[in-house]
Amino acid sequence: MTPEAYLTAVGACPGHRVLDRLGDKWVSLVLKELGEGPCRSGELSRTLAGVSRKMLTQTLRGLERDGLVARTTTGGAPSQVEYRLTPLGRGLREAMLVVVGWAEAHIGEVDAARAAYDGNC
Amino acid sequence: MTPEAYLTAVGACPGHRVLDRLGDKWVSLVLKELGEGPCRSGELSRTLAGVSRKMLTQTLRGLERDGLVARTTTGGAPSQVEYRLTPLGRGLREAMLVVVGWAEAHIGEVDAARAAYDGNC
DNA sequence: CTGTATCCACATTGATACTG
DNA sequence: CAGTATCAATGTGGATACAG
Repeated sequence: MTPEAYLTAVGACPGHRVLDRLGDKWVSLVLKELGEGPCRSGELSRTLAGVSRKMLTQTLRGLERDGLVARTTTGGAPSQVEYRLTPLGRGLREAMLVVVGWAEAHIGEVDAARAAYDGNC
Repeated sequence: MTPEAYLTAVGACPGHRVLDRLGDKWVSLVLKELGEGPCRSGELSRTLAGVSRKMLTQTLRGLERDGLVARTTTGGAPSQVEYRLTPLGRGLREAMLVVVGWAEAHIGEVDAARAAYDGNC
């Protein structure tokens, strides 16, 4: 298929676009953290153990661009920046929590199925 | 961070694991298609315009392994294979539809925010 | 403290050709 | 028809060093 056709078929579907973003490595974790209250950049770095500064900034920029997260800088040196969810972001978080809830309730069945599948090799 | 620490913090979280899978390029589309009824492999190829045979098989294998999709072969030549959602898969599909619903309702706001952000460059 | 730029290793994906 | 194997291109994420 041509790249254009692919973009039309998949890239334009709202559901797919949003699921794709939620699947990004750090998006769900940022949403979870910010859901519990505004947070400074440094705090996020520490809480989301393992995220590099680059990816954290990149993730936050993407969410900010999509209107899901708001950024407030308390100018000065050393600079201070705070992130928090917008109403839109809180809405996405709620939807995400439905999936997370399903996951926590059924991950055992998934793992069992996986073990069974791998066993009957 | 060490790879192990990363795996512990992120890879083990049920919510993250499931969101990660839903973010896979073709998973959501397969779930959507199979949600409307069992389907042959060839039908899926045609409906999910743009998927390569390799990725389709790979996606279906993954879902099958997780107990979300069941595979039935009506042996013979030419061989026939049918895929359908398991009860577990239907449950995940329901959870996914919540996110998809949010996406369809709010994608306009996201696009507006994005346009505004890009405008104020 | 926060954010950016560069480089690099790795995973993901798709084209192609081939086997039951 | 269904699935597999291989190779090449691309994208993604992270380490590091640097700038405001």
